[in-house]
Amino acid sequence: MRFSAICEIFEQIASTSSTNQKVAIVTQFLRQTPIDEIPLVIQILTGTLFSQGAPLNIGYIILWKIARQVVGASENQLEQARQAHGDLGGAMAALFSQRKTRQATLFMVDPPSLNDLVNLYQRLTITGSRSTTRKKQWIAAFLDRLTAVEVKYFVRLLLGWLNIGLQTPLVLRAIAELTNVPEESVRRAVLKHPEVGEIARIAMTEGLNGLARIQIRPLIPVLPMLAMQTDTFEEALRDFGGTVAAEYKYDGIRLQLHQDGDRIEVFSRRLTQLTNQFPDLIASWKDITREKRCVVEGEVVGMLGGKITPFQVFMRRIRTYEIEATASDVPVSLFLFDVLFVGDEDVTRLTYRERYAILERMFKPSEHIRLATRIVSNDVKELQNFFEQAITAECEGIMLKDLKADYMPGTRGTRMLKYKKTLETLDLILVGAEYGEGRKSALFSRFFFAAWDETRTKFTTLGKVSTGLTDDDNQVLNDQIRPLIVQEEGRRVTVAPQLVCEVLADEILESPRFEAGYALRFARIVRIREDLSIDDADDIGKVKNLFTTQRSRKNYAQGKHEQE
DNA sequence: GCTGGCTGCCC
DNA sequence: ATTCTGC
DNA sequence: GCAGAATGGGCAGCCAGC
Repeated sequence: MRFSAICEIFEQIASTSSTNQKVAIVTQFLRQTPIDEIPLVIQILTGTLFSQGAPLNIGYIILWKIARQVVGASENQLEQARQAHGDLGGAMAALFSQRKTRQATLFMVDPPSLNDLVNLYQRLTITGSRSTTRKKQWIAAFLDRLTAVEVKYFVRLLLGWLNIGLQTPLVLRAIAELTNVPEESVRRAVLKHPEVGEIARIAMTEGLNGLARIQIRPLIPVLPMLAMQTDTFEEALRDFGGTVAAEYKYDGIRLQLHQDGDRIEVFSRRLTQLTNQFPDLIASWKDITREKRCVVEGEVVGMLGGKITPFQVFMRRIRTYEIEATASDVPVSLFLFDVLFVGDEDVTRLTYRERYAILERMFKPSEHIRLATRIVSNDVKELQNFFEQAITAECEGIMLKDLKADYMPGTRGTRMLKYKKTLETLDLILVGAEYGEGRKSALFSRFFFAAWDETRTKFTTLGKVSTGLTDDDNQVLNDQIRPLIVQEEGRRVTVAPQLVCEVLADEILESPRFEAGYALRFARIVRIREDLSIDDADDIGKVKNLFTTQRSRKNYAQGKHEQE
């Protein structure tokens, strides 16, 4: 199949905002796709062709350099095109089609096929000295064979970002429609075996029976169930029927541990195999398990002197070299909270109450692997206390779980909720901005903020914030920024310090990058403070103070922050 | 051989 | 990770 | 309520370039 055939479909999908219509287009296209090409076509439709398997190590910046060279554009020209056309792929396509010489030769070149893409991908996974240089050349050469539309989607595929309003969930819907199988069955199959193309092939050749055959199996990673946020305990109690299980929400990484006899593997939330990183956990599980085959799930954190370490300290454990040395520097504990498979049985359709009862019996807790701290409660006050206890124990907050819920992998559903700590808000000075991507490409959508230094005579930067504003407020802020621009460099502008925004964060981090020496974790803009002048903005003293006391209970606001 | 830029992956 | 928006 | 888009800090590891 020609790449251009898929590009046409991409264009059609991008041109409608109706999800039903997008699904219909995909369904129709899959219907006329030869069965043996289905897995590959699906990988391309979901935009994951280059982002599954070996990493390319080619990102936005390298692609930008290739783009400049291939289309022969200056930094400014390319940035102008990017702002006008949304993204790098769109910009390149636009600049490409302006070049008449190329168009004249187009018909003489053999049109690239899907297999050409696969072959290129294989070559692009090389590593080693001069590899980036060679990859750049191959990409440039391939771009030269493409039409403008193909350029757009090829570049987007390289970046793993199609931006056409279509991702895996809608493709699954299309597979269900095409094969006349309930969407739920397709979805459950994918979660247990996350290769959409393979699932599609099975659905098409074997239908529902084929899909039903796909079960959770130890050593094959499963997409974990995700939680939504809540501001109130009442919501959880109401939604979950008056009683909830509450567990500490540890600040580490989500881990699923698979055991099949002597073989043990662990995987991250996005299914990266992390077995080599945690020899200590593997050894511990061998000692304490009472099962032959199982899949259990929990959160690993760093532990020093009986205390949970900050996330940054723990992250040193995720490495390839010097694992033994780091393992003794930063010991870890795994706090288990769920079980998906045990003995010979997929237990995801059991209730959480039932699964937990199984989990409790599966192993003998050790120092390194034990159950997450947990209560079952029907009382807001009790949950509040439990939350505060969690914060004191260096956790991010608590999880609230429906005891009656089954385990629905991969979905961010209503089966569990998270209730997290946030800090007091900061009033910060806007000192810079950056143009965005996609639908925000012609707008400032990332904002640099600073606080006063201790003397309140200079400001010091604390990082970039981009989320939180509604489109309307974003427009307002853009209008206020324009007349204040003092300098422009590529996509970035420096802004005369005059505007103040209220910014919320979950945590203050010590930062090697920012002038202030601190940065904000999960920062978001709460509102524009038109009522404040920069003299009213906070200083670094407050940030420092929040940093040193952030684990104590005085400095966090609960749920929605209160308006003044 | 070292440093800084870049990527990918955790949150 | 968080947040907003449109279906 | 779901799905999609647009965006954050920081760590390790690798490669380019000096």
